[in-house]
Amino acid sequence: MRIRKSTEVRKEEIVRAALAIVEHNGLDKLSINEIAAKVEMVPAAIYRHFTGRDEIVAALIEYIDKRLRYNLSQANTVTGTPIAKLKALFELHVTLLKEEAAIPRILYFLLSSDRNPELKASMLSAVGFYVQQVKKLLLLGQGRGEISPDIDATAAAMMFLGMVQPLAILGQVNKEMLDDCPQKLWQQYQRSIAL
Amino acid sequence: MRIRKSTEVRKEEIVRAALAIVEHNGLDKLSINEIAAKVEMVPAAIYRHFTGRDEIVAALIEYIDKRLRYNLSQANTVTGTPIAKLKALFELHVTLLKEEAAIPRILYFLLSSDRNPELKASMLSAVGFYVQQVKKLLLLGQGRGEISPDIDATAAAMMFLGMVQPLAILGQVNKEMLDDCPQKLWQQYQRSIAL
DNA sequence: AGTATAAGTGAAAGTGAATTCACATTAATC
DNA sequence: GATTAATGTGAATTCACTTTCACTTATACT
Repeated sequence: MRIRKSTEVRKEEIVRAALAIVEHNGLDKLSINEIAAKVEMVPAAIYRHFTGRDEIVAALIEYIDKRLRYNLSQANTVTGTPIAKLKALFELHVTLLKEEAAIPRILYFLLSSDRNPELKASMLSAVGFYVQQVKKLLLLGQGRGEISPDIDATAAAMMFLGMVQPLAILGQVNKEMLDDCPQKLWQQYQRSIAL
Repeated sequence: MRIRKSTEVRKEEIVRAALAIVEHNGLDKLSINEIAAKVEMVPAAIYRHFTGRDEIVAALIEYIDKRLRYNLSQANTVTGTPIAKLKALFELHVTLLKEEAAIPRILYFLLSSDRNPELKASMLSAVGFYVQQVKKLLLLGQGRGEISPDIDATAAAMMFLGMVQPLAILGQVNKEMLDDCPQKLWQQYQRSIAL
């Protein structure tokens, strides 16, 4: 037994370790053993801070939710039209995916599985909230006559989400794709909602 | 031991059973035991037809690839502009996702995991091929002056893929979303590539 | 009909991972 | 400085799988 840290510190360490492991191996290979190794504890010690594996995954979801909400709030502080805010949000999102590659993996895994319906539901709810906020921005833009009234805000909000997903997928093959594509995608998205 | 069937028949049965299980429980809960139960065999009997679990997953990937390529060929037989072909492909894709809900689950799971890099690679390659073909159609449309030369064909092809993914995700919550949204999404996509 | 081969079975071994628990030790509190 | 609550440890347990193997038996072929 070397060092001893408070549960708050350990919880953060464990979450960070889990994110790193998921980034490299995927959520299905996220094991208590690996986490323990990474934070230099014995597996049993993890249970002093979390009741079990699922609670760790729940913490990961909460982390994602926090980051998404933070981006939303940042984008909203941007001065300018709703379109400018959307663009800022898009850029923040791309940055987030780049620096936290574990996020899409967690998202995809949870949505492709029914092992734990509660975890899946809370992940879906986080995504749902994000899409709703995007939709609000779009409606605002339509109200101000900056976005075509012909488009359906719900569909456009989903498309906003869809725009970044292929990046996460195919970005696994070409890393440089993550530098080049985003601007082009945004240009095209803007065309699709323009007057 | 009741009935006895040829390996060709069993292989199909096993793949179908696996698809059904994945649709309900996700790929991570796809076990030899469950498959065996569904095809009314003892788990060990599965190994007469597949060398192991991974070979079954490989068969699932091949099945997905087959369906995607079939859709591509169908869309190409449509008479009319490249845009008409793309629209046909989009509709075929939506139909496919509706009747084979296991597909996005398999896709997402494999792309979010590194458990078996070979399986992941072959899934990525199937998706990559699909996107390439979409890109070809887009370039064709640009060549004929039916699609804006300003857009980037690669980005537009990725966006085509992205357009349907949120459907697969959020369609899990609202089933009726799968009826309503597709047309709206297509309208918007068409705007984004229009002259 | 007789035989070879493919398909099915039951039991058992092997694996990897989550979790529990009795015990040890550190850090904070009085 | 003694007490206690929180944190860390090693060993053992449990569990759900996958996979192997020696064996049966149905089916196709001659």
